[in-house]
Amino acid sequence: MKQLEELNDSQRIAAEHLDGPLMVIAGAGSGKTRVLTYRIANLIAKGVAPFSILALTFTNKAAKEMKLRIGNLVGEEHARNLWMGTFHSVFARILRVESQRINFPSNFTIYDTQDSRSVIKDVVKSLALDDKVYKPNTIHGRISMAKNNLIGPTAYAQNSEALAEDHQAGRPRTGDIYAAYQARLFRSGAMDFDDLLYKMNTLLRDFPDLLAKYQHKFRYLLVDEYQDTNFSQYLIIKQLAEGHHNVCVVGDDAQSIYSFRGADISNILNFKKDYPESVIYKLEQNYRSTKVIVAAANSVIGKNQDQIQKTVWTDNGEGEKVLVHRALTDKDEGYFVADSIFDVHHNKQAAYSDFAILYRTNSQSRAFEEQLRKRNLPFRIFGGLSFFQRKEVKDLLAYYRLTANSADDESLKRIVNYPARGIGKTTIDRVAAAAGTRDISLWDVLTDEEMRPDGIAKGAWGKLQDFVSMIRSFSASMAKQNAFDLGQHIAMHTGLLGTLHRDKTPEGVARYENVQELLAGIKSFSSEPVEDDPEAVKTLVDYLIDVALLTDVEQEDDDPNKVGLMTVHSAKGLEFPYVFVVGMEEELFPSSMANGTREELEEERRLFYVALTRAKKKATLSYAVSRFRFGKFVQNDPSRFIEEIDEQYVDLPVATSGGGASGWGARRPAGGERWSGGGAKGYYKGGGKSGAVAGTGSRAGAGGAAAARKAAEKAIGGLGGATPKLKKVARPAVVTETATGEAGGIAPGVEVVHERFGKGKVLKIEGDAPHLKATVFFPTAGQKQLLLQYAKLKVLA
DNA sequence: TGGAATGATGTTTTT
DNA sequence: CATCATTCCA
Repeated sequence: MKQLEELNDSQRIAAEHLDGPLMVIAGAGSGKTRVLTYRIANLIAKGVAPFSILALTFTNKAAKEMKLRIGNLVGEEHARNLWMGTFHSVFARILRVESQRINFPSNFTIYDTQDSRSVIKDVVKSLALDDKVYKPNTIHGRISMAKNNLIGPTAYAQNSEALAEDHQAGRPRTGDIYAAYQARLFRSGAMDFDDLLYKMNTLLRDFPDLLAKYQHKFRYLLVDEYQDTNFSQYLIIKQLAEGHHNVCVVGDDAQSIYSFRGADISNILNFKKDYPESVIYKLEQNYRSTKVIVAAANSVIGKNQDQIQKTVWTDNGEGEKVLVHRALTDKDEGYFVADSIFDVHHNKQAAYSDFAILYRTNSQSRAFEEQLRKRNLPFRIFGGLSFFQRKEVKDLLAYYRLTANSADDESLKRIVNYPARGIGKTTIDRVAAAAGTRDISLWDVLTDEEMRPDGIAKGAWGKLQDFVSMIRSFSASMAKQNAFDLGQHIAMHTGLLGTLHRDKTPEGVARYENVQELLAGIKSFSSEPVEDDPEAVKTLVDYLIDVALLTDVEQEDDDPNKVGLMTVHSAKGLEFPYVFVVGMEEELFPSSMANGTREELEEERRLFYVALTRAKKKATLSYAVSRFRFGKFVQNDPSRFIEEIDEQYVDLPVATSGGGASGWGARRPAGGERWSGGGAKGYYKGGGKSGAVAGTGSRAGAGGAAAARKAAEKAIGGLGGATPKLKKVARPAVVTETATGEAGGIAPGVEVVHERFGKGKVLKIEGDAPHLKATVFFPTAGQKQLLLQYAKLKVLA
């Protein structure tokens, strides 16, 4: 294939490798996607049938783009037949075909995290356990970890390590919950995300003919981001590759950032052991970033102990130093970033899409949204509360899911009384109880008069029957009607659309629009032709298969020229000329959840490495001295990662001193100890901060701090001056009362503006310092009682 | 039964 | 501060 000439030597050698196991260790920006793309194209050019190539990527979007590029190289008609997608989507597709083997319907429902938690919660309740002890979140994490390591409920009950851990944690019945949870999923014809991988393993383990079939089918395997595979994924690959050993994995240990979901670096480290005959190539030349960015990133990642030795270098220009900006508050940080983007956009003719704002946690996006909006800079938030997780969207999808799979209890419970049809909680509880004792689905109870639980009155039962026949009428046309026609019909016929339309509050209008957007999405889905059969109709079932594993990042946007806002995690694999890594503070990045052990800290460091290496031209880091978080102002030191960058590549902010009562100023508390001794975890010490109340229990801080605090309290009318709640936290938060002045002028007779209710007049103020309550009259919304603590009231001049 | 009001609780990252 | 769950009232 002559296009191989477009590659550099090491890229080309890797791409030309045909048979036998191959591992490519690819530094950031070294063109690993290119290698994958060209290698696949080359295989096809050499006569390998596209349908015998399986390529697993990290996101569906990556797969889509790669397919497109391969299509450009060897023709779209070939690329189309490739097996390409995420582990989850590819194996979900196979599971749909083979599901009878494990007694699942082919249209099984895929439960998302919310669904899973809800089931767990229910199970915990039915086992008469305390959900304060058995928190759905925690339990789900345990179950997920077990599944990722292919430990089923039975094995779990015999796993001494797991049992010991659960016992230690005071949750000895975790295994029982796991077993009951699986039983419930089975009963509902549902699989959770982890099941998609787990059950694929089950198929390959229990059905030799299937193993042989897929080993034979997939003659060439390619895995992108191999460093982020977990055991479950690893084993699928290993088994499929058994016969022919034509497996090519690509990855970068320095970018392994998913250990929280079971990713195991040892998969990449042990590749040579699994395939002794394997060839390993390293791609070390970076084509993406400036010399400064590459060097800065290298200096940071060098602090990690666990890594495969490699030297990433670049021929690109020197570039600007990494700029570090110190903002006073998160709001200022937002202002700074928006301002910088505005500036560069105008002065350097950069497109909006040339900018990305990367943060550690989704909740940080808000400050940037606001500031970007103010400057009229178009932006798009990736991830976060995904479109598909919105209540109204999930509601409509629940109707679709139930229509497709009537055993889906979660969906049934969700919508049986939405919109309201007079079916109350008591009624549903009784139905659920009856289903539980017989181990059948709720639907099975509803569709059998014999099953009618005692205590359900004729009236309620009648309403349930109406519901059943409505769903049945939908199901009847599911197989033949196209997705949009039926989808629209359901949205209207159930009354869901009407209910939302009647709600004229801003939120209600937004919800209505979201549902319309969902329908629009279904419409465009319906209008695409079915791959091999242009005559066939795209049904709602087809849509559901697609939509369950779609993420926000993958949703197309009508106008791609927008500033991107996303977490560092979701930025993996992407690149932007200008990157802002924000919230560079201790406790946030590195996260307070993850600096207990060296391993965890190293993962945070790799995450930072990923963030930095997204930048092509310029990287800017910013931190806020004080951040509004959790309803309070919290103060943290600049992230240690800033210091870890070799200083010759950084442009640090000028250290100003002074700065009001609090005396922030020093960029960092003078040298000193970051960690107090003591426990294994080590608690962070407040360092030299005055004006801050450090620690959970401390009442007033010492000396000057007390005075400063008093002054601050006075300035804000005593608001927020409450003694911090005594609450057990792993690491004491540092709380600062800043004088926002917002409460100052609020008094009876004053005109104020509320975010939601608009303009209003304060009638009276009552209550004590922390819980001041204002009675305000709003012409538009009537008289309201508002807690000044929470309500954002602005005084009208 | 439905809805509003009040209270508890929670925040890492994602398929 | 936001979301959720529970509670309380019509």
